[in-house]
Formats: sequence, structure tokens, C-alpha cells
Amino acid sequence: MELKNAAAALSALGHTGRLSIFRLLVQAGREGVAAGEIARRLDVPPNTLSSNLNILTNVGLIDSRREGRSIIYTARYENMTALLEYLMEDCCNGAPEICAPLADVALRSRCGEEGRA
Amino acid sequence: MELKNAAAALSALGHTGRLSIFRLLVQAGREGVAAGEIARRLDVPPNTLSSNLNILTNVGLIDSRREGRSIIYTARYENMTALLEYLMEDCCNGAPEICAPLADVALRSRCGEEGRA
DNA sequence: TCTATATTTCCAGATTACGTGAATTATAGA
DNA sequence: TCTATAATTCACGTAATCTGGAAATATAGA
Repeated sequence: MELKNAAAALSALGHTGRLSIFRLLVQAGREGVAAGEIARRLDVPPNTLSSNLNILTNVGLIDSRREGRSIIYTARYENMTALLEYLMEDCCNGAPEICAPLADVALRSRCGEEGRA
Repeated sequence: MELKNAAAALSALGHTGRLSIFRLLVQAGREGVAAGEIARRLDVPPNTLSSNLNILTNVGLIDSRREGRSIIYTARYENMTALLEYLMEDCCNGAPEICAPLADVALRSRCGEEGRA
């Protein structure tokens, strides 16, 4: 991942509306959620939602497919992973005790294995 | 972590200049780096740097201490961890194979244990 | 105290982002 | 084809952000 792409993705997430959308999709898994359903759950007007979905799509954080009249959005986990990797790259100058908690967070996120902290 | 705080932190990172600063500090470890040294390494004017350091400080991503004439900046790893945790929270609806790569990234970041991917 | 160094604060013009009303496109079903 | 539903695109006023010059503050050393 390059600086510009990472910054663009982070900037897209740096907005309460878009962050809510993204987390919703991250939690939804591969199935995804239809635009209308997102609008209903988050209570946002459809045009505002659409513009934010577009921004998240452009930076590669989400994807979409049409199903009948609905458009289903999904998180792009690979790109999310690349982004987090970029943030942690060469972390903490050789002091493992600093990064260990980061690793623990990720391990705990292995879904369904135990409650979160 | 709450939505607003997370969005503020991500927004602060969604800027190539600030993202570069933050990564520099993440990689520097607990020692930190003086403002002037950051300015030199990233080639940015001191007032612009100062304003961006201030923004990163306000969202809790970095910290500073004075040492003589210099002000030393450091990454706040605990808050970085909390931010990543927020992004991964309840990830992927019970499909561990989706989140596993995220965990791997974090494990690989255990500094100095092996090369990064 | 005087000077040099390190960094921050103040300020203003330029740019970019935000949200939304209105119009538009796409699909499904009668 | 006509109507209803689902979602997007366009246009635009408002608000926030970005950048860097100039001035101010803090510290160290002579």
C-alpha cells in the first residue's frame, strides 16, 4: 500500500457517517447489506448515503453487486487488512512489548471464538 | 472507543502529511523524535508541521515532552490499539477465515521477530 | 542580558468537503 | 406499457480544512 492510497482510505473513514457504514459492512460479512437497508438501519437520507458509499468504493474499502432492484454492499477485507498492515509497518523499533497488544486485538477478533475484551 | 473519537483519529490520519508523521513516530518507538528532526526528515516547514502535530495530539494519537529546547513527540500505542480494535469489532459475522489475515498482520508486526510480508 | 536555536501561534486566502433538494436511471410486477 | 420501488447523479450554498508568512514564546549558552 502506498501513502496516498492509505491516506485516502483513512480520510474516507474519518467521517462518522462513513465509519458507521463501514463498520456495519465489516460486521455483516460476505453476505453484505443492501443500500436501502443501510439507510434504514443508520437513518440517513438515500442521496447522502449513496454519496458516502461512492466515496468508500472509490478508495477500495467496499464493493457492490446488483441483486434485482437492490444494490448489495460488502466490505473489502483484503484492503482493510492492507491498510492496517500499513499502519503497523515496522512498528515500534524492535520493542515487541509495545506491539504485542496490537497482535492480541487481532487475535481476539478471530470471530466467534470468544467474547471481545 | 466511541464513534466520534474513532472518526476524529481516522480523519487526522487521512492526510498524507500527518500519516507520514504518525508512521515515523510509530516506527520510532518510545524514544520518540524531536519536532525539528521530523521537519527535517519529512521536509516540511516548521509551522505546518506544528499545526499537524497539534491535530494528532488533539485526537490522542501522539504525545510530547520537552527536552531542553526540543519537543519530543511519541506515538500513543494504546490509543492506536483501541482504534484498530474499534475497526475490527465484531468483524465478519462469525466467519473466522475472513478475519484470520488481520490477526496474521498483527502477529507479523511483533517487532524484530521476522521480516514483514 | 544578548543572541541563536527550537517550536508554536496567529492569520488570511485558496481549496476542498458536506448535505440535501430535485431530477434521473434501473428493475420488477401488473 | 404503466406504476412503484431502489438507488444514483447533479447542482449549489455552507462550512471546514490546508498552507505558509510573519510574529511570538521558550530555552540554552556566552
